[in-house]
Amino acid sequence: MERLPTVLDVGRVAGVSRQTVSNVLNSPEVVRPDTRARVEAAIAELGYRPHASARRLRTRRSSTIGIRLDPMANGISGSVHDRFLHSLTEQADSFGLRIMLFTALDPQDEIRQIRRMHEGSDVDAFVLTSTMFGDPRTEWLVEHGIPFVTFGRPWGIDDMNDPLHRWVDVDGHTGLRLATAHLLAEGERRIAYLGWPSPSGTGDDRRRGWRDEMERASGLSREELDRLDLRVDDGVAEGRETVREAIERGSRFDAIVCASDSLALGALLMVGPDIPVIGYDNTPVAQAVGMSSVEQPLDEVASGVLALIMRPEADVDDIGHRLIEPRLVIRHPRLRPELG
Amino acid sequence: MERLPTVLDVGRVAGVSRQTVSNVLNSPEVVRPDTRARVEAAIAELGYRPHASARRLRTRRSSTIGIRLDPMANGISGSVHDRFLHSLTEQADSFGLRIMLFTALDPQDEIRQIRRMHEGSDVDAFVLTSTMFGDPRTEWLVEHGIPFVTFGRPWGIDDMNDPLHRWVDVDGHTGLRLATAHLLAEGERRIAYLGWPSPSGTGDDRRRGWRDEMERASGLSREELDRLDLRVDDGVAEGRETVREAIERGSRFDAIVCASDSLALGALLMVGPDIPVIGYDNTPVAQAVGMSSVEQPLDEVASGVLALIMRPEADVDDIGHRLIEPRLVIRHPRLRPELG
DNA sequence: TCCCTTGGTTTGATCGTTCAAATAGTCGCT
DNA sequence: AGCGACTATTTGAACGATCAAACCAAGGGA
Repeated sequence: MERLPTVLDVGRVAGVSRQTVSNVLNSPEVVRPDTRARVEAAIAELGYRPHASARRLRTRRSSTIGIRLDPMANGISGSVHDRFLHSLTEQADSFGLRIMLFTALDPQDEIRQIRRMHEGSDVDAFVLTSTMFGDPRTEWLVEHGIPFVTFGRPWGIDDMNDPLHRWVDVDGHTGLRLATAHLLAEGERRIAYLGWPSPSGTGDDRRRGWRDEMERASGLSREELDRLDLRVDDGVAEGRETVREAIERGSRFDAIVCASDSLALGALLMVGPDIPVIGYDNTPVAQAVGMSSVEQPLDEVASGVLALIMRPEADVDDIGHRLIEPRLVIRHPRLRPELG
Repeated sequence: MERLPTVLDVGRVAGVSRQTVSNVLNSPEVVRPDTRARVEAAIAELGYRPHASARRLRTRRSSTIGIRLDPMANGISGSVHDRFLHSLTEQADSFGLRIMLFTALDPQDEIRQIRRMHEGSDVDAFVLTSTMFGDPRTEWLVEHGIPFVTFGRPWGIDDMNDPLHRWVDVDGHTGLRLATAHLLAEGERRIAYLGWPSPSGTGDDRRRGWRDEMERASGLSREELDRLDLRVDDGVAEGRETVREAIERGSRFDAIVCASDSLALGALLMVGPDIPVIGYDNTPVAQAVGMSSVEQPLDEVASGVLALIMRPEADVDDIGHRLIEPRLVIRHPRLRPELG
């Protein structure tokens, strides 16, 4: 393998110094147009590419962002993370950024990994997912002055507007409000909510979306709504069993909105295609079985994350977060076997 | 942010030169044990981490491998790629490697991206997935002497043993043989195969697994087997319709083995839980609906890929590929709604 | 004419590491 | 004692880029 050309080689061909070549690349406006053209021609001729590591060594920044691969890739909802990652990677390029992966066993381990990568100057910003109450990772990052953006808002009391914590999130409250309103408009009245036990930042937010819309427009009493409020940990089997128990307890409902596609699939397997079920995340599973779902616009989330990462620290005028509106995808399931 | 410690700082504390510190890190065996201990103490005391970019600049290698994120068009089966990526990332660490992502629109674009990353010395080896007949990517990589390993064997005639093309793959033939044999052992006889149209390297390999086992042990005639050999492009709806048409044509079968979980889910939605259906990939969907499936041991694939990447070029003794045995996961689906 | 500005370009130094060659220090052998 | 062989460690140089400061013309104003 022959030696790759350097700024020096390009300069030699264009008849300028190495620094001028560097300027053409990094601040073209300071170079006279005709010189610039000559240099660009030389770059094209030699097929020159700046050496990323050399640049990083000098500038002390890597233009690389780290993101942890979600460990629970095996669950249905893993696909949200994957699709987000895809959007992020796709768009990172246009911001001049690269994505580097890592894995971690738990939040403490994640902090250790982040520290390692940061100190090796491999990565200069991080994207965190799955934020939780009093997240130790964000505290640590703020404390150490390492830039980061989270997908998922901080769930502490005052944290939402903390300028040191930049975040992008999808408005789950609106998502469930939309789903519920759609069903009400279709004439359903007793709409159940199948979600996760409290406290759960994301989950409670989604529940409130359902509850607010129901209180506004369903005409059901608070007691009735309480009975339609089903709670269980995430999972297909869990969703199925919880709905079964509710039915056996004598609950009746016209439709179900859910905190996740896993729960929704469980519900759908239980009640069949005649009772509308709306999931959350619009995963491949929802597509596959033709189930309605609330879709998170992950492209928008990704571009929001990247924009916040690139934003200079000093820019205090702009708010440090983006709350993105989800969108309802309506489908008509045909789950019941149609044989014979 | 204060300046991070360098080899020089460590050397100062330990009372040795920078090179000795470097030696402790890279070839500890050349350093006298007591000196080594002193240096290691100093490293720990200062919390020193080598600066990755500086090292890369000097050594002219990045210890980073690039992998393209699959376009998410493939729906359900996308999770295979994701789980593979996860295993790869997890294990890369222990090989001292890092994973960098990129996306591309098509093989030509992928080559362009690879070229860019390689010339920037960002990445020094690539992992390719979804190999195809006469893959332009592998040809290009071989031609340019860029190290790579594919997940998926090369499908050309003589390519399987080409020492320049290192690969890891899962033995789909065995996978379908296992699935078919299991069903035969359970007493099923008329076992259909639902797969993709020929030519398809992976698909044809899997079909032969089914066919070989059926010819060996089912006692059915070739003509009967031909009628049980269903072919359609991947997809849930496609699988469902193909099975429906077969039934309407008068075909009868006791069980179905499939080339993918998407097809299998379609089949399952058509025939219901009383006819066994076995998918391929053991995706989250299969888990969710309780469908049997052939599982690819992605951890083994990942470690095989990494081992081959690390292997020095000269090592011609060892074969340049690994063929890994899949494993059958049996489940009992409960797809039919049990309401009422 | 002389000095000061301004825009464009070049030169010297540096980022943190490792390679290659040079330098001490030890030992054994004649 | 003197020499070569060997081991452990140090020194000089380089990897390829950018920062900061210096340089050089060309103009403009006094």
